[in-house]
This record gives sequence, structure tokens and C-alpha cells, in this order.
Amino acid sequence: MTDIIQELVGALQETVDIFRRQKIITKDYSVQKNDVTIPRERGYGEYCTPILSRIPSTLPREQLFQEFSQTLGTVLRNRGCVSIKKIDIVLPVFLNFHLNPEALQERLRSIIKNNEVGIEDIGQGKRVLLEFVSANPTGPLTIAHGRQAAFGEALGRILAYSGYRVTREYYLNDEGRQIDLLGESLKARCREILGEELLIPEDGYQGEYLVPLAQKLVSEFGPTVKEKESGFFSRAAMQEILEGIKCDLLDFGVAFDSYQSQRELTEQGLVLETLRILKELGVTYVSEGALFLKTTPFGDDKDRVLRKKDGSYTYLAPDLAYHRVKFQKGYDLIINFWGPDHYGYVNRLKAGVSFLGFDPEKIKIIIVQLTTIYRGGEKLKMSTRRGEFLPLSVLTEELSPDVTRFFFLSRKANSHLDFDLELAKKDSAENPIFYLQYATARIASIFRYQQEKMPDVSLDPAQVNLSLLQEPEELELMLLLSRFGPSVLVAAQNLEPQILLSYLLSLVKTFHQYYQRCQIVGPDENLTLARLSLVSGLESILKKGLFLLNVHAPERM
RNA sequence: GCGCUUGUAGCUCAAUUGGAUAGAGCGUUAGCCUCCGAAGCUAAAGGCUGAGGGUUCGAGUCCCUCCAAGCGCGCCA
Repeated sequence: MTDIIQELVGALQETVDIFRRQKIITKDYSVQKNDVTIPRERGYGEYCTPILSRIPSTLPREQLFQEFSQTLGTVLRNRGCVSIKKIDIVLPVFLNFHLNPEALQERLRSIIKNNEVGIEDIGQGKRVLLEFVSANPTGPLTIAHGRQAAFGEALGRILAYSGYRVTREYYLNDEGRQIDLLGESLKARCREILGEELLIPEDGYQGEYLVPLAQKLVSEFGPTVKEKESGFFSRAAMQEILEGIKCDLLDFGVAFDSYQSQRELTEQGLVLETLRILKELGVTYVSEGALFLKTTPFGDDKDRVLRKKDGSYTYLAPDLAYHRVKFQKGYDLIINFWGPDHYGYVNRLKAGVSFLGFDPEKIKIIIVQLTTIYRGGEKLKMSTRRGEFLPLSVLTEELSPDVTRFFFLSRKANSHLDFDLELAKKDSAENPIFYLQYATARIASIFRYQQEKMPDVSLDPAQVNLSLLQEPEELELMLLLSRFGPSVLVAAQNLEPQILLSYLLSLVKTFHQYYQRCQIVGPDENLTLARLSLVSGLESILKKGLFLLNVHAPERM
């Protein structure tokens, strides 16, 4: 069965073209998928379009609407489209489309028969790189990182499902001053254990989390450990912390495909090479001993330093080398999750990328707003350096990862977000995720009951009489099932998993209402089979949707 | 001071990117298990979408001016 929206778009375009040739419509108009939308109210049909209010015409509005909808009806018939039962005119804006129930029945049938859930392949095998979390390996992941982790993973699944080839990458900032400080802080911890005064550098890492590692090193190497060169401590600390990060991510349900080390980029000479190319292009200059990149023409308020006068690089230099690598690996779409503090870097990154000969439009920056953490109404100041933070692992221990991920996903990336740990624990039983999971458990329970009551019946998708589904909730459910694909599509296009989440909530709401009012497994075998088919279709959609959000679909709870 | 982001029900958030009577959950109030799972359902109450102007058939959404909050404004990352 073809996509209803696609059918409408095609027919609308054909009708517009006819009127254009007759010079009734005085301007070309290309009908987009977005032009067919879902009406707010049920009485307005299942789909609608406002395009006639946007197209200039020689006819008075009312006459235009009438003649257009008549011709559209003919066009639909000629195209063999049987999905549309009726077209309503609501002046001065809308054409409303009412569907034939048969169209929805066929949609349901293809879901349960062939597991065709209606996903559109918008990726078409294009490769997309999703870089997220990328927290410095100087301390454990915090709750704030959990937001990016949950968001990135869900988006990755949605894009993969939409036909993209997805790579999830973690950029490892494993060199530079912060790493040196980390090493010095670890060394200070070792000295402390050996009986010396604790002397962590001013800007060093005060957190207790380095203590166990320091103890390990002391017991392994003895007092001579403090003779080791500073790189030893940096490497040891980083390795340990990275292992912890990977562990926390796995516990949180997120697995990366690759970890890109900044140090490696430097060691392979890629940073130098990138700078050399930029210099040859003449887009850099030296001023007061530092090397600048001419980013001002790209909307930056001043040119940016690539190499400081002490010879070391700023963040920008290796990052440009990194993005050059991304492009050279052939990614068609490069998605970066950044905190709001990096907003100012968008222009300079895109400027650099353009200079290097790549298309900056292929880079999408998703700004994930910070999460403000509260505990019992009190705001927590988080600082990895001072060792004041709530690690992500605390969250997965005190709440289930499903609950936490769902909490993060239910807010758009760009919205500011307060997270009160006490409140989250208190309310976790009320979290909307259980509304969804309760539905999957309920569905499983229905099938258990059916096995017990009528073990002999079997569902034959080709035979079942779906026209018996006439209750309002049944029609609504069938309609919603047909909208799974479009929801995934919109979520993928807008890079917003939240859209899928809203869809699933409305789907499940209708199901709970339905269940309350109608008996699924009842005395009438044909009706029972039809209803079981509906529930079965719902189950596969729901399971897929929850999978895309990286949330479990339990059979009991 | 300048830039970016945000401001929607008591609280946390939606609103198909300019569409129809602004919707959910939590909280409050009143009901529903003799029936496949009550972590559910039904109903009520709750709004001048921060304020004021503008654009047009039509604005929570776009433009301008204020107000408030968060984040930036480094040769830190």
C-alpha cells in the first residue's frame, strides 16, 4: 500500500499543474510533503492542506476552492487512489480529506502481514557521523553528560532506521594543559598516600575519584612511584578514567563505535598539515607572534588564534584537523552535539572547514542546553575540577536507566532543563515512561490470556476480517499506526527524538482508552481475531518505537 | 555593555516549523475493578502563550522595543 500523504501530494501537484496551464493559478507551486498536515480536530478529517490559501489565482476564493476540489477528486479517481472518501472545503484556508476505512485496514494488514511499518528511506545509505558526549577524560561523566548520551543514542537509532549508516563517535581530548593538570593531581594524591602533604595544583582536579588509582599505583610501584615522569601520571589517570567512562556509558545503555583521540591526530602530523594548508591558502596571518585564522568574513566578530605565541595550539587547530578527517572519511552528514558554551565556535569551525574546501552545510551543530542539577530544591554547583558533581553512575544506581533516558528525551535539546534528583526519584513511579511500558506489558498479557482461553485460534493476516473494527478507538488506532513512519521521518529530519516520543504517548493513550472500553478477547471469534490483529500491529509499532528511543518494552512489570 | 538561547496551566514540558477551539503528564477535586493487568480509565478546575507594538486571510511560532533567567564575550577546553 502506498503512502497516503505521498498520494495526496502527487494528486495535489497534478491538479495545481492543470490549473496553472489553464492560467487559473497564476504562479508555479511545488507541493511538498509538509503541505499535507494533520488537522487539529477530529471532525476535520484525517489530513488537510492549506495550500490554496497560498497560491495566487484569478478566481474568487470560494470558486477556486470548489473547482479545485472537484478536479482533485477526478485526478484522484484517475490515479486509482481509493484512500480518500471525501474532500471538504473550509474557507478561507483548508481542504480537508476524509479517509476510507479500507485504506487504514490495508495499512494495518501490511503491518501484521509483512511487518511493513512504513519507514521512509531518507538516508539512502548516506553516511552520518554523530559526535556526542566527548567529555574530557579528566573525571567521571556527570548527569549533564547523560542528556547528550541519551539524546545522541536515540537520534542515532532513528537515523539508522531511516536508512542512514550511522557512526557514533566520542572525541577524546587527551592532550594539553588539562591533561597535564590531571597528571599532576594524580601525582599529588600518590604523594599524599606516601605521607606527604596534599598539594594539588591550583587549577588541578580536587576530586576524590583519583584516590583509588593513586593507591593502586603506590602499592604497585612503592615509594619510587613519585620519581616517575609526569606523562606517566597523565596516561595512567586518563586510561583509568576513560575505562570508567566507557563503563558508565554501557550501564547507561550507550555504546560508541569509535573513540577519536586528539593526541593521535597530533602525532600523525595532521594538525601541522592542516595549518600548512591554511597557510598556503593565505587565510592565516601572524600577529604578535601568534597565528590567526581569518574567520571574520564568516560572521565571526574577530579573527581567531590557531597557534599561540608560546607555540602551542588553541582548541581550534586540532578541531579543524579533526573535522578535516571527518570529511575525508567521506561522511555525508556530520552532526556535533555541543554545549551552549561552544555556541561561539560554530562560525569559526565552519569558516575553517570552508577554507579547507569542504561544504560547511554538511555540518549540523546541535546545541544541547545545560542541565541544572538540584537536590531537594537546592541547586548544585557542578565542577569536575573541584570534585563537586553528581556522576552519571549515581543516576543509574538510584534510578533505572530507562527512567533517566526517558526524562532527558522528553525535552527538546534546546530547552533549558532542571533535574531535581530527589524529585526524580519521588516521581519516578509517575514517569510517563511507565505509561508506555505498561502498554507493552498489557499487550503481552492479552496474548497470554488468549493463549490460555482459546489456544487453537491462530491469526492469519490474509484472512482476518478487519472491517469489523468500527469502534472510534479502533479507527483512531489504525490511523495512528499509519502515522508511525511519518513521525520517524519528521524526527529524523528535525534531529528531534522528542517528536517520536510524543507520537508514542498519543498512540498508547488511545490504546489504554480502547482497552478500558472494549473487550479484546471475547465471545465473538471473528471480532476477537480482528481485535487481536489490531493489538498485534500496535505491539510491533510500539516495540520499534521504544527501541528507537533506547527504552525497554517489558512483557511484565 | 554586546551576542546566543529560553520565557506557554500551580510544577515539568508539547504544539506536525505561519494554520482551525493552545495540548499532555504531575499536583488538586469528584467518580470507575463480579469483566483480558487500576502503573489504567472518565470528568472537573486551571491560560490575555513574560509585556507592548508591527507584518497578513491567520501569530505561541516571523520583525521591532522592553522585562526576566541561563550561557558565552580568552593566545582555556
